[in-house]
Amino acid sequence: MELPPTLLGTTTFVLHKVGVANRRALAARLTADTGLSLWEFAALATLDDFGPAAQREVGDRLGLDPSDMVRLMDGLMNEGLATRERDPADRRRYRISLTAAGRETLERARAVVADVERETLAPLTDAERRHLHILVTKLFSP
Amino acid sequence: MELPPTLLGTTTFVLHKVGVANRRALAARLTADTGLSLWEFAALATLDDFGPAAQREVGDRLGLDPSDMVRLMDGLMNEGLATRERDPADRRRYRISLTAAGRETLERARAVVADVERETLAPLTDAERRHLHILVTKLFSP
DNA sequence: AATATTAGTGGGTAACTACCAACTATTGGC
DNA sequence: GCCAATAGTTGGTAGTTACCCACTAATATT
Repeated sequence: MELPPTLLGTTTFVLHKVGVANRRALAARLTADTGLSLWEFAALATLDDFGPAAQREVGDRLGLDPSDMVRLMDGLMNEGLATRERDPADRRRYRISLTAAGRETLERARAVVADVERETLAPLTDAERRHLHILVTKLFSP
Repeated sequence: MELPPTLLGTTTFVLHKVGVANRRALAARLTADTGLSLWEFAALATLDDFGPAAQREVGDRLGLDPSDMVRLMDGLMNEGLATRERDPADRRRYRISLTAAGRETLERARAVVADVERETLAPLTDAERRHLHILVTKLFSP
């Protein structure tokens, strides 16, 4: 029982299917092994890559609505992965920082991500994986 | 305002973003130019590629729930793109066939798809597009 | 003949994503 | 000092996707 050639021949179709399947696999393993959602992982990674930042800055970077950002950060706070202090220079803003636990959880999450990618990209050789990454990066315009 | 390197370095992340963006672009142009949804296009393509079939067969092929298939087919029927006749050999089944209008709409849709892919894959050379298609096809296990 | 299975239907839901409007507290521009 | 803009918050909605259950009509199994 095969899919129609018309769809298999459409790059967008196959690309989307693979993207969704891989993301789903990643999300499942991430929550199972670290308790993080994909967005939580993204937020932790943002804080680690760029250092402490205002809540809105993280949201803007990830393309997340401010209101959704609040709820996401609430989660990180009461799991003790990040702290929320008022920026003394501008008391409207927060200064969100990773805690030690946050950094440690992020490291475990990075390992899980690498692990899952090894699995989902298993049909490709190392050179092909690198090439795929370059190709999709060229297509990616945020 | 850039995305964190951790995410940009994750193939799954970029792949998913590109997949969703491309699919969204395709869906928008398809409905604008032909009135078809992506699933309707997929169903028409299935019928054209494999010939007349039972409703369930099309649904199985596309991985669509039978109940959703009914609603999708209802749409194709009352737009005159397909016909629904009982299979005389097994009167539980339908025999879904493309109408002339259905075939004609499908051809226009194929042109739109090719057109949109030219746009969304514009950052790649022809060789790169072919390679990308091969790579994602290797990753695609339905 | 009785029972199980299959094709198609109708109705409904749960999760997720992505929004939007309205509000408070604070700051910056004039 | 006054007004506009910004950071964060709360509450809510719309669309999509992917289901599930209960039902009928017809066929297959035994």
